[in-house]
Order: sequence, then C-alpha cells, then structure tokens
Amino acid sequence: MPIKKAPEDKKIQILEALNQCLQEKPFEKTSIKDIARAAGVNHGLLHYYFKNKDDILTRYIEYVIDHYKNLFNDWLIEIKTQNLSEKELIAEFFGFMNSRITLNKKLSKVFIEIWEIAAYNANIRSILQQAYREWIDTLSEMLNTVTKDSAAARRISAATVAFLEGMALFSIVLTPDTFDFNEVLTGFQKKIIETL
Amino acid sequence: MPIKKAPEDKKIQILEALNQCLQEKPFEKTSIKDIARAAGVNHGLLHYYFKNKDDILTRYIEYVIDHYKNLFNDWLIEIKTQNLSEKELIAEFFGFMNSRITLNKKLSKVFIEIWEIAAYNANIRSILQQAYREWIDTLSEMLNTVTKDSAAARRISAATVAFLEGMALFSIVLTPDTFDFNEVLTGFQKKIIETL
Amino acid sequence: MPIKKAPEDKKIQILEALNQCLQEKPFEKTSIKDIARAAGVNHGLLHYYFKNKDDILTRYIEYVIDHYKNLFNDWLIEIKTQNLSEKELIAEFFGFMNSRITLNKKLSKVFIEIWEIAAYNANIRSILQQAYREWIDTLSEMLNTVTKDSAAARRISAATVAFLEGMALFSIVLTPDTFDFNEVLTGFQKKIIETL
Amino acid sequence: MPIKKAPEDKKIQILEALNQCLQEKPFEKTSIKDIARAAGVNHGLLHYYFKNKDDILTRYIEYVIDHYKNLFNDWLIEIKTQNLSEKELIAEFFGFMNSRITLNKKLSKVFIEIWEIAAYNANIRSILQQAYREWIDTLSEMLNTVTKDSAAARRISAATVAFLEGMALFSIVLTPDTFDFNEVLTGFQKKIIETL
DNA sequence: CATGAATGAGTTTTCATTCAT
DNA sequence: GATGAATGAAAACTCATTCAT
Repeated sequence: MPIKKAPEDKKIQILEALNQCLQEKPFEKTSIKDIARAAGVNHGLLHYYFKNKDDILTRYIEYVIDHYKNLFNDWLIEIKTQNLSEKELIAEFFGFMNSRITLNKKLSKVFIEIWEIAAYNANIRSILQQAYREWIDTLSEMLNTVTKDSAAARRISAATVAFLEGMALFSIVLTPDTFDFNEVLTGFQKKIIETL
Repeated sequence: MPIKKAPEDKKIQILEALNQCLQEKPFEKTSIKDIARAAGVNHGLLHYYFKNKDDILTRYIEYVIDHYKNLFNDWLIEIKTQNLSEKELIAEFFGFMNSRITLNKKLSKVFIEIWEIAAYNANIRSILQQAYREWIDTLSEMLNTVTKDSAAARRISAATVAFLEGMALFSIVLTPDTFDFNEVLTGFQKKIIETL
Repeated sequence: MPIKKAPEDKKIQILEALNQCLQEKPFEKTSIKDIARAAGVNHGLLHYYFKNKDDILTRYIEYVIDHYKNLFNDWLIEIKTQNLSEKELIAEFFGFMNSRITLNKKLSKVFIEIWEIAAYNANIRSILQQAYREWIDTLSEMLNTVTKDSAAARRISAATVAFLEGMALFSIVLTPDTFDFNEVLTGFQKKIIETL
Repeated sequence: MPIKKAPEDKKIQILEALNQCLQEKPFEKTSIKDIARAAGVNHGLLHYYFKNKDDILTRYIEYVIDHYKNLFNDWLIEIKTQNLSEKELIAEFFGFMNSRITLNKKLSKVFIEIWEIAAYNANIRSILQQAYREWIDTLSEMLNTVTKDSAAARRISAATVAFLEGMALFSIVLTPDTFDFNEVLTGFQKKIIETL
C-alpha cells in the first residue's frame, strides 16, 4: 500500500527544502530546480503546489515565522508551569531567545535573507512587521509586570529586540574572535533586568 | 560617436548609479544595463571599467564604507575643535550616528542589502567585518576615556553597535507607528552615558 | 506550446544539425541559435540536452568518428563474405577509403575543422588520436597478412593514412583542375600493393 | 632622436605578433587586443594599419607563405652552388622540407589553422591554392630532370606534397609514440627516389 | 601617429514557466 | 498527481570598430 502524503505535507517538504537551500545561496540565486532537488521531487510539481516562485517565498516566510512563534508558545506554556517570579520569567525569556533564536545561526542566516527581501517587497515586509510587532508586544507585556512606566517598557522592548537582531546579524557576519557574543548578550540583558 | 570624459570620475559615476539602483531593487535583480542607464552610459562601458558584475559590487561596497568613514572623520575633526568634555563628545557621537547613519534611510536600505550579500559571500563579509571592527574599536576608545573597565567598554560598544544596526533595520522594515525610533535611540543612549 | 518528441533522437537531430552547419561556417562562428535553427528546435533545448557549446562539440566529434567507424565495420563484414585474396582485400579497402572517406567532401570539410579544433584543444585531440591510431592499426594488420616485415607494414600504414589525409585536405582546398585526385590516389595505392 | 620605424616594419611587427598568438589560440578566439598586446602597440593602431580584423588575417597568410617561399629560394640558391646530381638534389630537397617545413611544429600548427580558414573562405583558399600549385610545380620540375614521364612526375609530386601535409598534421595531432615521424618521412622519400 | 574611452551588435547561458503524456 | 521536454525572455559578457584628443 503506497502511502499517499497529504498535500500539506508535500508543501512543507518543499518549504523545508528551501530552508536548506537558503543556507547555501540567497533565494534569488536558488532555482526552482535546486529546491526540487533538495526536496526530492520533480520541479514541475512546485508549480502545482505553488502559484510561482514568489509564492513559494511568501509561504516559506510565513512558515518560518509561524514555526518560531509556535516554538515560543510551546516554551511559554512549559515555563509557566514552573511558577517563576516575574523577573525570573524575564531572565528565562532572554535565555530562550539567546539560545534558540539569536544564536541559532541557521535561523539568523535565513532572517538576514528575509530582511533583505522585506526591504524591497512590501508584501513580505508587512508579514515581517507583524512578527516584530508581536514580539515587541510580548516582551512589553512581560516588562509591564515589573514596572509601572508602560511607555518605558515599550521603549525598552523595542530597543531589546533591535539589539537582538543586531546580535543575530553579527553572529553571521562577524567572526567569533571579534567579541564574545554570549557575554555581550547576557551583559546587556542583566542591565535591563537591573534597570527595571 | 564616442565622447571622451574624465576617466576616474566615470567609475564613481557608475558606483553612484548603483547606489541609486539599490534604492529600487536588490543587487541581484539590478542588471548591468540598469546601472548603465542610471549612470547615463553605455552598458559596455561598465565592462571596460570593471572586471565583471561582482567587481562592481565589491568596489561599490568599498566605496560606500569609505565614504562614511570619511564622513565620520570629517565630523570628528570638526567636533574636536569644540573642546567638549568626554561625555559630551560621546553624546555628540551618538547624535551624529543617529542622524547621519542609523536613521539615514537610504544608507540603511543599502546596508541591509550588504548584510545579505555578506552572509553568502566571504569576500564581501571580510570587508564588512573590518568596518564593524573599526567602528566598535572607535566607540570603545571613546568609552575608555570615561571608564576604567576596558573589557566592559568593549562589550558596551559591541552591544551599542548591534543595537544601532538593529534600529537601522527597523527604520526600513517597520512603519514609524510601531514605535518612535528617535525616542528609543536616545533613551538607550542616555542610559549608556548614565551607566559610565 | 511544447510538443513532446522522442528523447535520444533529439540529441542526434541536434548533432546532425551541427554537421549541416559545419558545411557553411566553422564551429566558432556557428552560434547555438544557428544549430537550433538547423535542427528546428528551440535554442534553449540545446542547453537541456548538452552541458554547453563545448559539450555539443565533443559529442559531435565522437558521433562523427563513431559513425564512420561503424560504416567501416559494416563494409568489412560485407567484404569478408566475398572470399577475396589478401591483396584483393587491401585493394578493396583503398577503394572504400577513397570513395567513402577521402573524397567524401562533406566529411573532409568537417575533418579539416576537427583538425583545427584538435590543434588547440587537448581533449578533442585525444579523441582524434585514438581514431587515427585505430585506423593505422587496422591497415597495419591488413598489410601484415601479405608481408613479414611488420615494422615496415606499420610505417607504410602511417604514411598511407597521412597521404589520405593530405588528399582529403586537397580535395577541399584545391580546385579539381590542379591535378586528378582519383589518379593520384589510385597511382599511390597501386604502388603500395606492388611494393608488398 | 626618436627613431621612427618605417610603417612596413610596424605591420610586420603586428603580423609576427599574430603568428605568436596563433600558437596559443585560433584566430577566431584571438582578439585584436591580444594581437596588440603581443605586438606591444595600442590596439587602435591595428585599425590604422589594417582595414579590419580580416584584413590582418589575409596579410598574415600572405606574409607567412611569402616568408617560406623566400626561405626555400634562399636554400635553393645555396644548394645549387654545390653541384649535386639531380637525384642528390631531390634528396636534399626532401631533407630541407622535412626539417624546415613538415616537422617545424610552430609552422604546422599555423598551417592547420590556415587550412581551416581556407576551407570556409574563398579568398584565403585561392591564396593557399596558389602556394600549393607552386610547390607541386617546383617538385614536378625536379622530378622531370630524372624521368621522362612528366604526367607521372606530376602525380608523384602531388602525392608527395599531400603526404607531407598529412605528416605535418600528424606531427601536431598525434603524440610521438604513435610512430616515428622521421622514419616514416625518410622511408617514403627513399621509395620515391628509388622509383624514379 | 598614438591613445583609450565609448558604442552596440552579437553570443552563451540560465531559468521560471507551461503542458502533453 | 508526476514527469520532463519545450519555450522564450532576460542576463552577463566579449569584442570589433570608431573617433576625440
């Protein structure tokens, strides 16, 4: 009995293949055939499952952002069972961000690519905007649990996310000898927590 | 009917044309003919002045980085005539960075493009690395004039530059209503100066 | 509106188109589009079936040499059914060579082209070397059936093949009024047979 | 006092540069700038001295053929002072041909190139025809001094020249281990002399 | 004579996309 | 749903040629 994959699975298989390809080449230099090869499917199929190459890109970016949103939510559910203080929760949040997001080099590489695409493509940009807004909002809410100045909380959140994205960039673009990524990350975050 | 022009100027004219093009399209989607059109020269000429498309890119990135390095040096000479205190100098430095670099949207757009290219191209990456090292070093030296902890100074410098790059990214990718870029920038920087 | 055709035939169709083109222009002046036009196919298809222009050339030369090797082998099988004496066989061989190879003007023209390419291209040269070695060996074996001096047989074979190639050249480069190609060919070959 | 070269010298300098280039690349792949570089002159000058690239080629072929005709004539004047018998003269002639023409690899390479060009270019072909006719005629006259059958002499001459050209081809296209070029040449020529 | 910037035609190659099978 | 042949647009690059200086 040949097992027929659900069409959704095939799509994900293709998006994962693109994810893999993006470690090697930018999207623009990645051909449909490259993706098909990485996915182990015929290139013609990509046009069956997706409208065109740009559609693959859009679905991919949605998929990546969704994936990490889920990752975060799963972590959040888990962490909330631990009955931590607000400050401890924030510290844990930073730890999660550092290890799973900011210093996840494969992810950071992909995000640099997404930034660039967003810079020139309003459609992609609005997807990315939404993700950043949510991220900043989430952090903002956390900080609001330990400070009364909600405007400051929002400012600090925005700054923190900007800082993390800058560090993600540096983890790809700079060599590790330039400075110690971990120290800079934790140093910054300790300061934030102290400030509150 | 060829018309002769100054020789070295032409190269800059072409690099400026690329700069202009990069406001519209990523480098990969910008054709040699696009650049030639923007420069008002024949496309064949680009191959006369540059080895190939990649050579144009490399020269362009060197040119951009050099340009802003000079801008900074000119500013530094100017500011030093004003006999400011060390802390005032640092504050002025932040002000310069904010207005001329981080919130210079044309520049930030170009830099997002350069990041992406650097992520996949070791040659470009090493050029960019050198620029970031110098930038972090410069800031480090400034901070060292007001603190004894040079390791902390270096960490803060790295964090600050990462933060600024993150803010540059946000200035392009986010809409102004997300948060007030200026407030976040100055809030962060005020904190740094207080900390010292 | 693509129309499917048999797959391996297409390659031969393209190689035959090149063969046709080489009657008009040297390979270097023959464009991919020229070949495609002669083959009645889209030019993009040539890059589907062949790696690049040079690959077409290599496959073509292999194809031509193979084609004439088969032609010879078919003739050899046929002639062996006729129970000729050794000397008669050699005479028949010369006759075959003259009419089917040396004085085959389309073939000679192509071979002058192949010589030139081989002179500058080691890869093609080694293909051609192999063919000449086989040709000289074949003739050598034939002569060995009627003489004991195998070194002499080999020398005569080499000289004969050189002579035939020189005559092929002349059949293209000289006008028929310069001398009678057939007379010179048969005069030379009669002498060879007498000598044995 | 800067010494001005006669324009004829400059032309020869350029033709010699082409000669040099043809050891590396076929004419079609040799650019005007390649030739200019080899000649140590500005590429624009080549258009001053020659109508166009094809004109350079024509002049070059005339120049090469002329050069070797002169070489032969000089040798002939020299050899005639030695009061040799007719057969000795023919033997000396073969010796001269072998060492100076047929086994002159640089020359042979150039001639393979000229053959190819001639195969597709009627203008070049007629120059080459003329040279071959003269060569065959010269040899014919020599053979006529030792035989009465002038038709046979002409046939043998044509065959000999064809053979020599075939050997020139082999000296470039085959590796020396295929057979001993010198032995095959002298073996063939001894036979000719015996036959007479 | 000499230089080298400028032009534009032409070439190979890549690749998203389509569609008959 | 798959497959892979076929199409055609667009890209980078080369280069003979021209000509102002």
